[in-house]
Amino acid sequence: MPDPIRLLIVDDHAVVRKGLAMVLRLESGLEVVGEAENGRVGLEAAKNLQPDIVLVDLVMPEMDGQEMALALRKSNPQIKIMMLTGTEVDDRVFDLIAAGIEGYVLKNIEPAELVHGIHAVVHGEAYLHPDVMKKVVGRLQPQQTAPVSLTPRELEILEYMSTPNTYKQIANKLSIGEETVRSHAKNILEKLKQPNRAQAVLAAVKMGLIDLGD
Amino acid sequence: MPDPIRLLIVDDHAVVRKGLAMVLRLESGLEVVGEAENGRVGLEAAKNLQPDIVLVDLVMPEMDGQEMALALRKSNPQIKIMMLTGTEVDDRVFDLIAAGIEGYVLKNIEPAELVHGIHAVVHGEAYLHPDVMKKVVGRLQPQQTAPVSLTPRELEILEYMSTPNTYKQIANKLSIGEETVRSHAKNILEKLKQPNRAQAVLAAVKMGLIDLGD
DNA sequence: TCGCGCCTCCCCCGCGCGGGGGAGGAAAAA
DNA sequence: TTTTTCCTCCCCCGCGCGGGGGAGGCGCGA
Repeated sequence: MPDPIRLLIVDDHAVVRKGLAMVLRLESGLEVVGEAENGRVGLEAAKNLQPDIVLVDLVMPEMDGQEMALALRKSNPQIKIMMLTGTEVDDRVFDLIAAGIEGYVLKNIEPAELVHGIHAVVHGEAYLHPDVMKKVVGRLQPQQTAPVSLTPRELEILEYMSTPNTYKQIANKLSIGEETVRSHAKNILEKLKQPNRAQAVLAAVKMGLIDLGD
Repeated sequence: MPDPIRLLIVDDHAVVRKGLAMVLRLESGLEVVGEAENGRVGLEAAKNLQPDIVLVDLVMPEMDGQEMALALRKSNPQIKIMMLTGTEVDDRVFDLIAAGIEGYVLKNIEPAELVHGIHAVVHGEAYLHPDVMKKVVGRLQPQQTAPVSLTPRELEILEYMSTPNTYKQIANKLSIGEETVRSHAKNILEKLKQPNRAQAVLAAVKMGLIDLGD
C-alpha cells in the first residue's frame, strides 16, 4: 500500500466541508490533512501543509477559488488542484483550464466518482466532470451555426488574409486581379463587422471559420 | 428496465471484434446488433441496423475509422460514434472531435470503463479516454515555454494590438505618446519576426502570449 | 563609474489598406 | 424571362502602418 494521498479541503460552507471530509476520510488511500474556510486561509494552509491535492470551492468570500487556484499554481505548482462548484458549469472553467487546473467537478458528483477523480488528478491526469468535459469539448468543436454566411470565394480569401500575403500577392496566387481581392476583402470585413484585416482574422478564428494550424 | 442500447462493432481484427462483442454481450443493457470488418461494410450496416452507437476501430483497410465516422455523421447524425484506437493517441483525435465524434477510447481500456463510456455517449455526453482527454486539455493550455521575451510594456502593447485600436488610440489609453507605441510595436514585430500587426497578433495567440477572451 | 536594457519621444518615406463609389458577365433562383 | 447572387474588375481618397533612422532619461548590475 503506497502512501495515502494528502488532501486539503477549502470550502466556506462548514457543513459541506465537514461532510466532504467525512466521506473522504472513509476512503483508504486518502488522508484529509486540513480544511480551510476561504481562499486566503486555504492558500496559507496549502503552503504549510504541502498536500498532494487541494479541493477548492469556486465561490467563496474573501478570496474565491479561482484567485486561490491561480495564486497557488504560481507559488506551489506541484500541488494539484481540483475545483468544486455548484451545479451549473461556470464559464470560468476555461480560464481555469487555461491556467492549468487539473480537475473540475460539480458538487452533485458521486463520492466514488470524486475519489476516482482525485486519484486521476494526483497521478497526473486531468479530470473533468462529464458536464464540464462536454462543455469543453463543445468549445473545441466549430460552431456549426454560422451566423455569418461567407461565399466559398470569400472564405478562401479570408484564409489568405490570415497569412502575411498582401492583397496583390493573394491575387497572384489565385490568378485574379488585385482589385477583385480587395473587393472580396471589403465584403468580408462588412459581413464580419470588423474594422480591419487583423480583427477580421481574429474574429474568424474565434468563429472557427479558419484555424491556426499550429 | 429501459430498452437496451443497440450497438454495432466495426473492427478489422476478428478476434478483437468477437472478443469485444462477447464482453459487451455479458452486459445487461447492451445489445450487440451487428459487426463489420471495415468502414465500408460498417457504414452500410449502420444505415441498415440503425444502432444507437457504433464502436469503430480507427485503423482499418478499405475505409478507416475516420472516413467512416465522417461519412456516418453526415448521413446519420443521430447515431453516436465511439472511436477505438491502439495505445498511442493519434493526432487525428482533434479532427475527429472537431467533427463531433462523441467518444474516443484506447483499446487498453477496462471493459467496465468502456461500458461506462458507452452509456455516457448514448446519453449525450462526450466521453474521452483519460489519456486522450489529457492531450485535448493540454492543447487548450497555453504553451508555457516562451521562446520570445517581450518586456512587460511590450506585452501590454501587444494586447492592445489585438484590438481595433489604432496606435494613436492605444497611446491615449496608456497616456503616452503615439510615437512611443509605434516604437514598441516595431520592436514587437521584430521580436516576433512578423511582418505586420495582423500576423503578430495571430502569432501571439498561437504562442499563448495573449488569449482570444471570447 | 560605466555600460545596458527599458521606456519614452521624434523625423521621414512609401505603400498597404479601408471606405466610398460603380460596372459587367455568368449562373442560379424565382 | 426576369431577378438575384456571385465573381470579376475599376476609380479615388485618406491614413494607418512598417521600416529606416536618432535621442534622452532612468534604473540596475557589473
